[in-house]
Amino acid sequence: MRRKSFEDAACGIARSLDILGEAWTFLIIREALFGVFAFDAFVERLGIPRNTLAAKLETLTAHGLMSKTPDPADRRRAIYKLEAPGRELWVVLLALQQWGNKWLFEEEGAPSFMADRKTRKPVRALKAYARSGRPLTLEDVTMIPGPSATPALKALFKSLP
Amino acid sequence: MRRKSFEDAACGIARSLDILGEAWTFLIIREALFGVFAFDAFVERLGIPRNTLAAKLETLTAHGLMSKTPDPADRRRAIYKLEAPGRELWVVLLALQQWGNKWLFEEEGAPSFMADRKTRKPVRALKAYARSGRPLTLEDVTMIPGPSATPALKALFKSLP
DNA sequence: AATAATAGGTTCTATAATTAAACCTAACAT
DNA sequence: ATGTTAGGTTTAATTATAGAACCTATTATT
Repeated sequence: MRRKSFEDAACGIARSLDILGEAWTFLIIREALFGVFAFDAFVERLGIPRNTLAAKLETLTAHGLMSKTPDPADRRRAIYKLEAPGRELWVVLLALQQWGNKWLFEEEGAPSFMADRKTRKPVRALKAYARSGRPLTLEDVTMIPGPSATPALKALFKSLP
Repeated sequence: MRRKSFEDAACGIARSLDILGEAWTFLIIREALFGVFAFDAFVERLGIPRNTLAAKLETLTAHGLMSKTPDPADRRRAIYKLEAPGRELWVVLLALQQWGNKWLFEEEGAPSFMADRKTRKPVRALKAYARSGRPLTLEDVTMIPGPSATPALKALFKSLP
């Protein structure tokens, strides 16, 4: 059966995952962030099945994360490019990479890092800050309702510890 | 067919996604971060099928992101709790939420935010910094090989723009 | 001009995962 | 003793994924 849809979810996380909810999508964006733009390049670098790639690229363009334009120099080619929403996902990928590098490579050490292009030193571990500038840990954080919160959602948040 | 596995991938992002690669897993962790620990509570709050939940909880515990212990006060109950690797995913969820809240709620506004428990103001937008403290944009960042990078991977990074 | 090669897909079949609903069992409550 | 609850498992239908072969429009080669 089709996976349950989260596109109407009252939650930024859930809605994000409705678009990004499986592995390939993140990996496609990872490649695109670092310069891949051609269909076959995605296939070769990721080993993704062509039909799967076609489907993912279509939902990414449909949601505005990427654009698809024909290459003026070679009309066989399509140029897949990240748009602003897609590019801004780099922070999510950075967070994921830092987490994975920390927890998923025991003795071997991580194989790759995002790094400052100038100094070639790894990017600092992401940290969350309050508006005041105070660093926040998980324990300092709670969920609050936003403008479009339903009464049910507000009630839910009140029940949080 | 089973989705291609990324568990041996030479990439922190890919390995992360091998565990976290579909929507339910992130949502389960979201709930757990904010206090949910009982099987039926996950089912009710997420609307996730019971067998799917059982499967996801098993992989999460198998990978050490969560622990499962019987409730001493009621031995029917299992207590699912996040362990350190699972808890640290809150930064990833924060990044995802901030992205989704920004791009996926047009006029309506986002329904929920992570916020400072004290002031109830939203957490600051995550930002990446170089070791020096300089703020980094996507253009400032590149991929570099780590300790376990293969020669092929190093060659790949050299070809980056 | 004719032929081959390339880019970007689509189509086909198999296998596996997701779903919903019903069912099961041990432990607890009445 | 009987019923209820918690945490699952089982079953069946539907859908997505993988892998391979195929298609079409363009570009390159002879």
